Formats: sequence, structure tokens, C-alpha cells
Amino acid sequence: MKNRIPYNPSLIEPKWQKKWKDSKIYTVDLDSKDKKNYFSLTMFPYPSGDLHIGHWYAFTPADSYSRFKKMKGFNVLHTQGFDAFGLPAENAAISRNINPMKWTFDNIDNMRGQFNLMGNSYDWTRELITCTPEYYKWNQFFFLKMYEKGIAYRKNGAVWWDPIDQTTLANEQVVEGKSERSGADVVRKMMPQWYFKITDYAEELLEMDDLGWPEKIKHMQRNWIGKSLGTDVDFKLQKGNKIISTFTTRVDTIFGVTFIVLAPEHDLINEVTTEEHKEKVKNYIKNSAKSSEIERTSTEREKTGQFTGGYAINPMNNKKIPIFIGDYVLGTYGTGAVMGVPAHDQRDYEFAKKYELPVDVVISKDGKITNDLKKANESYGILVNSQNFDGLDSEKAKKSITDFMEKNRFGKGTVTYHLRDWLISRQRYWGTPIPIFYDENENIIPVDINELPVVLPEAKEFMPTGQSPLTLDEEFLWFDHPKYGKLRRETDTMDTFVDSSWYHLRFASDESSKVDPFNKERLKNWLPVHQYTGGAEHAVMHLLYARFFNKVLRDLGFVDFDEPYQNLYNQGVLLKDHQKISKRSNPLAPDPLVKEFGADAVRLYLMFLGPWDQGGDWSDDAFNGITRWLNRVWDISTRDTDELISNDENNKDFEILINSTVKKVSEDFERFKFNTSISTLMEYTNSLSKIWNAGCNNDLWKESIIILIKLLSPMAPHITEELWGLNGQEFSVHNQEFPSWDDQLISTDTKTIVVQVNGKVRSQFDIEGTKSEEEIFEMASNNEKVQENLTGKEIIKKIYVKDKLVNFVVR
RNA sequence: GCCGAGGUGGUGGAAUGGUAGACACGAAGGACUUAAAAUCCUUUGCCUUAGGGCGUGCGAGUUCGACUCUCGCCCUCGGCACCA
Repeated sequence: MKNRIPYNPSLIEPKWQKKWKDSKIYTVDLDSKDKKNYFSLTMFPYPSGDLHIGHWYAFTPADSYSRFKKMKGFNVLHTQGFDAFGLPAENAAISRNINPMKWTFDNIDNMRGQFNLMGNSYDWTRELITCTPEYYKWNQFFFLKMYEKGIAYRKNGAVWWDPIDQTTLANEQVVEGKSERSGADVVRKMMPQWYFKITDYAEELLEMDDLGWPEKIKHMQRNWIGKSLGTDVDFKLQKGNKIISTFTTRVDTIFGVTFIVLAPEHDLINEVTTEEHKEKVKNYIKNSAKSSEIERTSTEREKTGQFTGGYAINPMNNKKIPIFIGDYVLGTYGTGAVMGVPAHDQRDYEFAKKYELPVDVVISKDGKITNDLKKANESYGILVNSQNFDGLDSEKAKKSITDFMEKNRFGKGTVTYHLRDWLISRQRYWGTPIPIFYDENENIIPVDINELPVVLPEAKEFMPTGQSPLTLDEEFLWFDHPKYGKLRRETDTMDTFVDSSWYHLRFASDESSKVDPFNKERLKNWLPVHQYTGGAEHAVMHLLYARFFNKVLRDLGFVDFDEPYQNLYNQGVLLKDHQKISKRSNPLAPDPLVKEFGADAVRLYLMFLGPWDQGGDWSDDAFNGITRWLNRVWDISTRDTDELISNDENNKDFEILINSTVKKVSEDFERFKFNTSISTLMEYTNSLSKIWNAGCNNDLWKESIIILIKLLSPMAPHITEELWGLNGQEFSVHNQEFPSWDDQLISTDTKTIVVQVNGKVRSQFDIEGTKSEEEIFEMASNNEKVQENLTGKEIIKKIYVKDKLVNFVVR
């Protein structure tokens, strides 16, 4: 017996990591044409300084999938980088007086080492760090191109303000009235800010039919964009000739309007308010500004308002209707004014009851009028009390009334979106400087594209004051322009979501170019990203922004495809012992686990936990199962075949086992079902143990081991590389072709037929070769167990599923 | 409130119209050991009068046959929410 080496991951893992690096096996030739290209990308991390288990859960299955694709014959680009701008660096600077650049780069160095422990297949020569001028220069470049086209613009308006982080936020970054990042209750502020005109692309962003994305994400994006078809109806003021435009999706209820409500921010409030109501209206506006946005948008809250003293005229019937202001109407949606139809809108109903306004029913289920409403009837029906539109159903009435209004020029069909333009200004330091100057009259003067990058200067003061820290840097702030003289620089920086909106393009493009952001030829060969993976929390932020950016870059002529990510897969959330993983209460750090059990075991266990998209529940106990199995894999793959008892009787079954295992593992990989591909491999090794004990053909055994190593190699790269060598194979297993299977070798001559009586399993038997249906019924009914259940009963139906099952239906 | 995903042994999960519980954990028993650990073997859904009966959140339905399809309800998680 040979002296066998035990499995020692802490010895072999660093060895192979070094060898892979030295031999550059993961460096991709972007211009190679001999294979089909496959770009496998996973959302890059923020360099927090620690690669935690959640990162492993996101990255290792994606790495395994990329390795699988490589073995399947693709030229795979799998890259990694760091989303390196953002507040934590700045907060570290504030609390610990560390330079944000140094903090970030120290963290990156540390994380690279942690990434290395994973045994990844990233092409690190293509690493990106977004806080470097070589990278963010292109943010500025795109910004200026977008400014030229009017897609980037500056506007003074109401914005969301995060009082903890002391900066404005985009709509998408406000969740339930709180800052998505800091959790602070956001407030409204009026300030001039820079925006990207994402609303111009609202309609195109809704087109997602061809995207291989989870329906859930598409759904969330559609909801966020929030398209709704309706009608703008113009109400003339009773006094003067100004017009209040209201947006409604239910223009069929126009004859039921009994009041109008304006948002407290509405432009015409001063116009409509009469002298005697001025004071009350002013107070109402003041109070509603005081109440937080959460209070204002709570559905539970009682509706409040204030009569303005003014009246408007319903253009359809010339009725005089009172104008209120009320903060249940949002200034940011539609026209900021609504027509109140209490009979057919629950919110308007509540408002009407409170202020004792009439409730006029104009829609009825059966054409008859019922007046004792307990709540609004919001369903469609037949129009009543609606002059010559009486009798029409809601659907038709909407169209006819809108047509009528368009003809008479007091209304028109419109489309409204929930989506707002993307506010990108941030009053913080650690981000891309917005490349803009202002002259003394606040005129905007864009930085010359040839002068890019506008380098973010080293700052001394980071305290968030509501003004960008760059304001304090006099040297940065003032610029002597050859043409315009003394100019003030924009001191706000860009939202970091700008950085991640196009990074995938940069991974595949020529990073050496100083003139163009991308190498078009390479983009053509590598994009869109074939497979993107990451968390669902980015559904309406990163994933929407990146789609928008792609369309803008297409219209600017930089890319010639419509979507950035062809296929998307969302991993679930990893728990530990049914709880959220947190550093304090139930920590789960990968580094010590790797030290003790090896990266392969951690990788495998993360994939074995359950289906990747549904998340998983880590338990230290269950983790033992994987380390035990890896030891068995090691044991079985290092046996001395001289000790194998030769036996050719089970050759056929052995071949079936090998082929069906290859098939199942391959198919599971394609579907991201890593958990079942591992359990299939476990069954395979269990069978191999039994086969060894029974004795088998020596060549088949050797083949079965080579196949085991190959099948396992994408998921457990280190142990398989070692076993590959120990089995006399040339470096590297990761450059091998993934095994293929022969369907012919899987189908057996022997089939097991299950016999049911009334759908209950009573027996089973084996058949050889092909048998006729008659023969099968014959064999089935002769079975002793089946007989017991058939005697004294009448067979009324016989079901036969070929090679599988017989069912006797008896009475 | 609306939309989406899900609910299967003691636990993680498998099976997407055809033998429910693969695989793994845990547990029990055994082998090896002075002993323990490790490893290996056996058993392991529940009830049981030992012949069976019951069983995939609950209740109906479709079907020869339902974890799987349909309808209603309950619960958990995620998203959206005064969007006119």
C-alpha cells in the first residue's frame, strides 16, 4: 500500500493561488477570435476594507459559473473592481482623521488579499477603481457630452435632503421617507441642483420583454417608472383668465367634480386665494411644510386642506367649484392639482366629508342612480348625470370626453410617469467633481473636454455642513479662465451611482486610450454583459441608472446596443441560524473558516445551502458535511488502482452512472442550481465507494475519477487542481474541457414499472427491452400484491405511462 | 391596501403532472479504540391492532393520478404605497 498524503487545504490552496497568478491562466486576450466570448460580471463591491461572507455568497457561485463557462469552451471575461467613491471614506476621514484616498486604497489592498483567498478566476489585469482620475475623468466626459445634448441640466427646485449625511438625494435613494443610506428622515429643500434627464427615456426603459432578467426586477422597474395614461383637464378660474390644469386617469367622472385641490407648492395659490383667506392659506402651507414627508404621505393620516376663497369653472358643465389647497396632493406628480370627485375616489370622498362638500354620483353599475354612498365607488360603470355622455361605459366615455376636450381645447390626453429626473449633485467631498464653472452672474460655463479630468483636490476639511467641502478650497474654487476671466467652480460632486452606470463597458475596453472612453471594436465583441449577477436591492437604482446610461451612450454614439446586461440573476440573502448576519450578534467571517477548513469547503457550502436565488441559512453543524465530503473526495481520488479488484460485470451500470452524473451536473450549472449539482456529485462519490468495494474495470475507474475532478473543479478550484496533478495530469484542470455525456449511454434496458391501484402504489417490477402495453398490463395484474387489491373489484380503466407506471382504476 | 416570491420531516433542502422527503445536518444503535476524536456500517416523516392507515399551510376543485394545475382563505418574507 502506498503512503497517502492527507487532504490539507491550508497547504495546497496558497500553492495553487500563486501558480495561477504566475502562469496568468485567468488573463483574457480581449481580441482573441478563436472562441465565443462570454462576459460574466458580478456587481463590484464598495471597498469597506473587509470582504465578508455576504460577498463570498455573491461572488463564489458567480466565479464557479464563470469557470464552468470557460470549460464549456467560451472565452470568459470575469472581472472585479471597486466602487470606490462614497461616504464611508469621508466619514473615516472625519472620525479618524485619515485621508480618504489612503483609507480607500488600504482597504482595497486588504480586500484584494481576501479575494485571493477565495480562489477566484478574475482577470485582475482589468481591475477598475472608480476613485482614480483615469476612471472618473470619463464621468466628467460623459457629463459634458450630456450637457451639450441637454440631458444633464441644472434646475432650482424642491429636492430631498438627508440631514445626517448633509446632502441631497435622488428619488430612488429615498425609501419610505428615509435616506436609503443613512436611514435619516429626509426633508424637502429648495436648491439648484444638477439632474440627468432620465424621464426622456421613461418609455424606452419600460421595454424589457427581451431581457433575461427576473420578472420581479422588471416588475419593480415598471412600477417605479409608473406610467399612467390620463387626461389633463383645464379649469378656468372664475376671476381672471388663468387656468388650473389637473391630471386625471378618470376623466369619465368629470361631471362629478365638486371641488379642486392644489398641492401646497402649487404656483397659482396666490392667484386664487382671496384676501380674507390669505392668512389661513399661509398658515396651512407653513404647517404642512413642518410635518415630515412620512406624515404627509401616510395613507392613515386624515386628509386636511384649506379653502382658498377662489372658484374655478368646470369646462364641461360650467359649474362653479371651490378651490382648496391640501397636502394629500403632491406637487411633484402630474400637474400638482387634482379635480375632486368624491363619489368615485376614496381620497376625495374623505376630503369632501370633512369639508362638507357635495358628493355627486356620475358612474353607476346598472345605469340607475344611488345616492347613499358609504365610501367612494371607484369601479368602472355606466355614466349617469353626465349630459350627452350618459349611458356610455367608463372606458368609452374616457375616450369620447378626452376627444371632446381636445376639440374644444380645454384638455388633452396625456401620459404621466412616476419616474423623476435623476438628481446627481451631492454636497460631499469624496466623489467625481462636476466639471462646470460659473461666472459672477451664475451663468454656466462647461469645462473644456480637453482639460479633463478635473482632479479632486486633497481636502483638509470634510465636515458635512450642507455645503460641499470643496467650497473651502480656495485654490480649487477659483479659476482664471483665458476667455471668461475669473470663474467659480462647481463644488458639488456626482452621485456615486454614476460611477457604476458604465463600469462594465470599461472592463472590456481599452483602458490606455486618452481620447476615447472605449475601444468600440472590443465593446462590439464583449457586450452587452452576457450574465450579470448581484443583489435585488439595486432594482430601481443601479440597474435602472445603468440602463439609462446605456441608452444615452448609444444616442451619443459610444455604444451600438440598447441594453447593458442581457441576463441578470439575483442571489438571495444569506442568514445564519435564521437570523441576519451581524458582526456583533452572530458573526460569520470567512477568513477564519478558510484558515481552518479551506476556501473550497466554504465555497461549496455556500453553494450547497439551497437555491442561490432564494438565499440560504448557514449553520456551522451542517458545514461539517461539506468538509467530510471533501475528505471523501480526496480519499477516493487518491486510491492506488493496483489495489482495485478487477471486475467487468458492472461496466454498463458504471457507464450509466458516469454519463447521467455529467448530464445532471451540467444542466444544473446552466440553471444556477449549484445545490443540486453538489448533491449529485455526493451521490456520485457514494456510488464510487460501493463500486470500489465491489470491484470494477480499472480504466473505467480511472476515467470516473478524472470526470469527478473536472465536474467539481469550477466549484472547488484548489482541491481539484491538486487531485488533477496527483492523478498524473498536466496543469491545469481549469483549462480542460467540461465533460460531455452520451444520452445513449444513459438509457437502460431495464426499466422499473410502478403499479398503482386507484392511484396508490401497490407494487413494482422490472422489464427488459420493449414490451407491448398488453404485456405490461398482464405482468402488472399477475403481481401478487396487485391481485390482493384487484380481487372482487371491477377494473374500469387502465392507464399506462410508457416505461414508468401502470394504474388500475377499480370500483 | 396593492404587487411579487414562498409555506414539504427535528433542521437546510430535493422532486414542476407519475414511487413525496434525493443529498446533507442532527439523533439513535453498532464497529474500531485503553479512552476520546476522526472514520466506517445500520436505522431515522407520523400513527399503528404490524395488515396497513395518514402525510407537502388550510378548504374546495380539475385529473386515472396533484408538493406540482385552478379557485377561495391563512401565514412568512420582499417591494410599492394619498401617483389623482
